[in-house]
Amino acid sequence: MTSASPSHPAAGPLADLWSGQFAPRQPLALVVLPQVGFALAYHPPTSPPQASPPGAPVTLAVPAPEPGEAAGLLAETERRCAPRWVWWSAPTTAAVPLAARVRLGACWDLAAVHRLLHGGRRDDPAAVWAAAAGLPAPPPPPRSTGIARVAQGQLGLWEGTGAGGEAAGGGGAGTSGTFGNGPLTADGQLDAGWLHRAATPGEALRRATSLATLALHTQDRQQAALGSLPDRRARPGRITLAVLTARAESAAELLVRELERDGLPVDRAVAETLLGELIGPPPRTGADELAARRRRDAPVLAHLRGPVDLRNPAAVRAALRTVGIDVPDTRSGRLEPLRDAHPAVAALLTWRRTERIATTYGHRWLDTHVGPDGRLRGAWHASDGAAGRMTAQAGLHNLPADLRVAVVAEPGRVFVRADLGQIEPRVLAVVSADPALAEATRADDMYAPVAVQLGRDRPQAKIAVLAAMYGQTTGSAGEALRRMRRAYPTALAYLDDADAAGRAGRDLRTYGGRRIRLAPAPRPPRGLTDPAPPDEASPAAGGIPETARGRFARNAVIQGPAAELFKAWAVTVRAELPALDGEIVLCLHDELLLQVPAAHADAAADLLHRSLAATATYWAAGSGVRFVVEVSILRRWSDAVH
DNA sequence: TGCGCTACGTA
DNA sequence: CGTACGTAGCGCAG
Repeated sequence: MTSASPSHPAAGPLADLWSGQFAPRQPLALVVLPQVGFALAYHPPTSPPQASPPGAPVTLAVPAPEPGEAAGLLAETERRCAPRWVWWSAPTTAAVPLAARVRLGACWDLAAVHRLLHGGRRDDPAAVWAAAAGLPAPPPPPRSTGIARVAQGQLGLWEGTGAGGEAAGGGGAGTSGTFGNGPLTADGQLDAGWLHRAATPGEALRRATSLATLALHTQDRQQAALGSLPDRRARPGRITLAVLTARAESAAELLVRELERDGLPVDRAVAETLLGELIGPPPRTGADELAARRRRDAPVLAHLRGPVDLRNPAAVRAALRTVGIDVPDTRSGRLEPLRDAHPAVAALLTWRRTERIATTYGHRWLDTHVGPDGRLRGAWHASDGAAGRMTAQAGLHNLPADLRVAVVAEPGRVFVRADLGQIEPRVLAVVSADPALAEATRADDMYAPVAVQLGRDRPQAKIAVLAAMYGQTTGSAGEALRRMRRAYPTALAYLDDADAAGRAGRDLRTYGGRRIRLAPAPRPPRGLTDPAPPDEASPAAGGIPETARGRFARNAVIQGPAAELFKAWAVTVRAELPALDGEIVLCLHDELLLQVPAAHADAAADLLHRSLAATATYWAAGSGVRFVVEVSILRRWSDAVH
């Protein structure tokens, strides 16, 4: 970094912000209009700080038609002000800095925080604003596709409807105390198409300042709502966990955009060799494809009579019956014990393994998802499903162990892998505040003290803990579970409460404040012209039996907070990695994979330990619960001992 | 073409 | 033991 940055020709509107007393991590709302510029809004500084209620937000309109120029100005603002960037959604707003590899440190993602607060999937700006303002949910945006949907729904693009000749003018500081004639309609709802209807770039930029102001107000309201959620850790002056979770979830949105951009290092040559050994060379033609299929099928068919479609489970079951193997279904778990009963079984099990590679993780997968730069890329969700876990496509989260030899660190670099140990029972100890279970977490292997407490061996103790957390139905752990209940009554009561809520269809909140929808979604009133409402019913609320909903809820209050802790840890690591020239290349529920220069491997390992300690200090404050992480330095992912 | 089912990969 | 998710092929309905 050079200390004397060149003065940007377009920095005029930003001069006051850059030179003023902008407190680090103070909210700074941002709306980006690609090829036009960006708009900012922030609360004016008060002197002395917090002496009076904040005045009307200050807004800035910054023309920057060149993408590099916008990114440069944002980078400089990041450097000088270190704000907490507030935006409607990361995919649209952060695209410009991400493309320019400008790293923004802290953010508040209104869409992500909205999903945290309210559950469900919908997070378009109109819905986010309505919830923050206490208004009824607006009609869903039209289910159009592509650019139009993004432009209308996410405020991220302005395509221009005029002749386009006018230069984006009108920069400069100003104040805007009202949204009158702005983005809000008469009933107070956000009109998502308002920005899009601007006639000129200058007008679009002016409208963007109103949307930035609205974003700032929305952030205020979200933060207030989160701050009022119950927090056992609360102390005067301590930020509540829900607010901290909102920050971490926001940063996680940025993290996954970086994961999408940068991908996971894969050695294509290693992968191709491996696939060649397992399934043969890449098929060039349809005939090739067919021949390869026949070649894979032949060893199994040799043990069976007549033509059998191995890809049809019913046909496989029938064929097995003719050789004396009678099974209710043909899953591998069912067939495994019968491996030696007939050679066809072993052949079929081997075929299944290979077939999985051939169909899902074969040459086509490699071509589709691994780029010329040797990076495996897929789409990520920072917070998905019932519990708010990260999810990833393109096989990033379910890569068969056989293929991990192809995940190789790039020249001069190494992987540093970190795995949280027994995260779910440790999380249970925190969220339930069970003192006896917290005591058990002092051990590296917490099942050992639990076994002592239950008077059972370790394997039985482990099954008892898992049975309690996930609601075992086929009761083989009966006695151990009864002892669990006696030894850890607080933890069990917490789980039983969640179970009951699930059965009754009552919504829950995770320890970090995420709303878990269990109640059947109310059907919004449908206007004549409205399209059909999207399916907002929670997966747990449908026609699923009560017992299953109980298990679902039991699991969600553990898996959810575990995901929250994991992400809080991950974004802490992310924040410090630039100093080591490192990057996070994979997040896998309780595992982080970093790639760093070999010379910084030990420092990265240390960072992983320190970050977990720092995160647990606030996350598990007062619980006495200990978290453990195993860290190893690897050349390839498969070197990990598992 | 879309959807449920079966199956299997990961945590 | 259970939960979560993503992917693919098949069979069926439209």
